[in-house]
Amino acid sequence: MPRTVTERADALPALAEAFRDYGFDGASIALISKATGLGKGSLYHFFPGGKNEMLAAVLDEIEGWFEREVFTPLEQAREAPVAVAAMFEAVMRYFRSGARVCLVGVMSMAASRDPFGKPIAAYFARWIEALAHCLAGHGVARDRAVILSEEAVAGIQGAIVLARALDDTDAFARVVAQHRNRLLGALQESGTTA
Amino acid sequence: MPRTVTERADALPALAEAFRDYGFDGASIALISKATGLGKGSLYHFFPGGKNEMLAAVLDEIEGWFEREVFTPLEQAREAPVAVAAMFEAVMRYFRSGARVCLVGVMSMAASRDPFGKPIAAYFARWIEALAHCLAGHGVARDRAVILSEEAVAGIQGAIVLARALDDTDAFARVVAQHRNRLLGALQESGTTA
DNA sequence: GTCTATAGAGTGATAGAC
DNA sequence: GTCTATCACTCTATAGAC
Repeated sequence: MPRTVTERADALPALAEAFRDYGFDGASIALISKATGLGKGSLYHFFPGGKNEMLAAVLDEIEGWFEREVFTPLEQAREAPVAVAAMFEAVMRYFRSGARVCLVGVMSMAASRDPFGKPIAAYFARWIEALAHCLAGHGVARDRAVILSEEAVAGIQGAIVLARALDDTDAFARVVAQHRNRLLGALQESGTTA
Repeated sequence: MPRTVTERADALPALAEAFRDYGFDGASIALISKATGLGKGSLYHFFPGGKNEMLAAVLDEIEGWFEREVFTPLEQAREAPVAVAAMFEAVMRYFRSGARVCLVGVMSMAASRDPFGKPIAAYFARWIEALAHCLAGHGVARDRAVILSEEAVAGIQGAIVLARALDDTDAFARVVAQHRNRLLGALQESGTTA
C-alpha cells in the first residue's frame, strides 16, 4: 500500500495551486489532500508544522523560482533592455496574463500573513532591488531607478488585481506593457547602450 | 433586553473593518459579533443571507462612498487637474497610505469572490471610466486617457500590496505620487486649461 | 527489526446558520 | 443557545525498503 516514494517537493505545485485558488484560510486540509493526492498522513509527515509549514514551503519555492528566473538574470544582465524585456515576458507567462494571482501579493493583504511577514517583504524588496540594480547599472540615476522599479513591481501587482476584477487579461497586458515601455524608455534616455 | 435601536447601516463600518482585517473566510460570525457589538440574533436579523449578505452590504456601502467622494467629482469636474489631485488626496486618506487594504481589491483575488464578481468589476470599471472621462474632457486623447486611468487605478492597488508587504507607507506615497504626477503631466500637455 | 511513506478513523474545537 | 458540518490536527496501523 505505501511506498509511492513521493517527495515533499513533488507536492509543492499542487499545494501552491490550492492556496492560490482558495486562499490560505479557504484551503482546508481535506481540500489540500485531494488537490495533492496525498493523505493526511503523508501531508503531516512532510509538513509536521501543518498548513503554516505548507505555505512556508510554497513561498520558499516561489522565491526560489523568481530568484533563478527573474532576480539573478536582472542582476547579471549584460544588456539591461534585453533583461528588462525578458523580465516582463517571464512575468506575463508566470501570472498567466493576470489569470493567476501572485500568492505573495495575496498573502501580503491577508490577516493570516503574520507568520510570513519576512519572506513576503523579502520577495518584494529583492525584486525591486534587482530591477533597480539593473537600471542603475546601465545609466539610470540610482534614485530614479528605485522609484521606477517600485512603481513597476507595484504596477504588476495592481495589474493582477485589475485583471481578476474585470476578468480581462487584456487589461493586465496593457498595464504591464506601459510599465515595460517606461523602463525601456528610461534606459534609452540614459544611454549606456551596453 | 432587545431594542438597542441599532440600524443595519450602523453595523457596516465595523463589519467592513472586520472583513478588511481578517478577510472574508477569516472573519468568523463570533468575531463579527464582537466587532459590531451585535449578537448573532441581530446579525441574522439584519442580514438573513448570512456572511455573504454582510459582505454584499459592505461592498455596496464602499461603492456608494467612492461614487460620492471620487467618481462623481471626477465626472463633474470643471478643472481636471484640481479634480485629479483631489482624487489622489481622497485615496491617500481612504487607504491610510496603504495601511488599510482595499476590500474590493482583496475580494477580487479571493476564491470566495464568486458571488461578488459583478459589484467588484463594476467598482473598477466605474473608477477607470470616471477618471478617463475627466482626462478626456480636458484634452487628453480618449485612448490615452483610458490606458492612463487603468494604469493609475492598478497602480494604486499595487501600491497597497507593496505598502503592506514592506510595511512601509512611504512606498505607497511614492508610487501614488508617481501616478498623480503622470496624470497631471498629461493634462498639462494636452492643455485645455479649463 | 527499523525506518519511512502511507491511509484514514478519530480528536476536540469551532464554524455558519437558525 | 442549539444545531450539524467541518475544521486542523493526532494517532494507529501497515506496507514495503533496508
